[in-house]
Amino acid sequence: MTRAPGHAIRPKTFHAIVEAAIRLLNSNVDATMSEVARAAGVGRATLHRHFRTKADLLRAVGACCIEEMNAAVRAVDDAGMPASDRLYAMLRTVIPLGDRYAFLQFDTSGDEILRAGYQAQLDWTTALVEELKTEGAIGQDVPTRWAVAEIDQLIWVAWTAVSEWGLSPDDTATLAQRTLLRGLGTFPLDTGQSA
Amino acid sequence: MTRAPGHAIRPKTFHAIVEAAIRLLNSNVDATMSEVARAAGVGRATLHRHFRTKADLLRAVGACCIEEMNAAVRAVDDAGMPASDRLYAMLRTVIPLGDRYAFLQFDTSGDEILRAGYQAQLDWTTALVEELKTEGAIGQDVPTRWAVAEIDQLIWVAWTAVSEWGLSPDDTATLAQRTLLRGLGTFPLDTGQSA
DNA sequence: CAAGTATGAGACATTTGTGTCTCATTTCGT
DNA sequence: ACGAAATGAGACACAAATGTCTCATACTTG
Repeated sequence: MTRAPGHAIRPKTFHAIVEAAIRLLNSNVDATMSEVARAAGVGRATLHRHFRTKADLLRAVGACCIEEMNAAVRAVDDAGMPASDRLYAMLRTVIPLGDRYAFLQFDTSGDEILRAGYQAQLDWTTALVEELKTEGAIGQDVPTRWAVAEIDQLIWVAWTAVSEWGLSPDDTATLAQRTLLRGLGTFPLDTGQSA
Repeated sequence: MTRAPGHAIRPKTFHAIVEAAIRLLNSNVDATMSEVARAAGVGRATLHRHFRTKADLLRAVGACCIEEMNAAVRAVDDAGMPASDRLYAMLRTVIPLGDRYAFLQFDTSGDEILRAGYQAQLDWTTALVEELKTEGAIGQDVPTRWAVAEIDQLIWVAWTAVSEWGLSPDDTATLAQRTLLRGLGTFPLDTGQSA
């Protein structure tokens, strides 16, 4: 990214910086370069040596996180599965990762690379929604963008449920999927048990 | 709030500052005091005279907005109505107001007054959810907090739909209510018209 | 109209974060 | 172990934002 010629970075240093930045950014989006350096146990000069500006650091860390997240989804995704199962698999995978990636929500840099990574997520979700529509799990009358946006938001709600309310990732993913596809209402068809 | 003794504020000045702050904060959460003053057509000294610190300004503006929002909901709320109608009324009212109040989403001040105002909203929504549960519109098995959080988030999704995608507030509120209570899925009971 | 007072303009000190640079020290590869 | 190179510590310049203050001007009220 911003490699000075004659200044390679040691993997250990790089890792320490990125991990510290992620940890710090999730507790305070406005973390300073000094704070990141201190948290990484690294000199401020070293930090600036490898990420010349703060924008460079945020871009690198953000891109790294988005890529991780996309990779995690790809790892559990199987185009052969029913779309509703793919939805569940994605939710189950992504929800517990919120602790690590929550700061991405507040990115206002407008950086092109982050934008592209986020767009890749949206594209994936869009394709999934289209498939859910084909399967009849989502109504044809629902605007695809609407469904995509709701899925996106619900991930954060679910993450809150896990991290702050102590719900299990399994239960939460199930609840999220149910909420998305069938809403919060009772199920009149199931057994007639509901009022 | 931060009235110096012997320095009353002219209503026009106060109004100009608050409106400029709202407008500016919605396009950039990190707007500076100078920018607010300039946008308000007011001297920087005057701004500081009435809101000594930036925190004072944000608190005042935020509290003002939350109060406006709560008042708008109260104005269309009728405890005698069915809860699902009250939900719709709230959504229909709040969604178009997003342009004005979106910046509140990004408040990280942790201010007590804002916290209290936001809590009041949550309390209102919580009571509504309880009622929806009683009516059977929301399943007893759904955690109330979950429902409240989803309603909260969906308002922002809906606001995006109106402001960026050009959906009508009526359609969007209907879509939001349907999404909440019955999900994005097709309606097997309705008429069989859906695929 | 006249007095009182809110306002505008701008200077000022302070603080905080950023980014650069140097040099001694430590670490790593050969 | 030796030499190259990455690192740490700290000084430095710089920019931007905050908050204070003064004084002349414009407005409002009685």
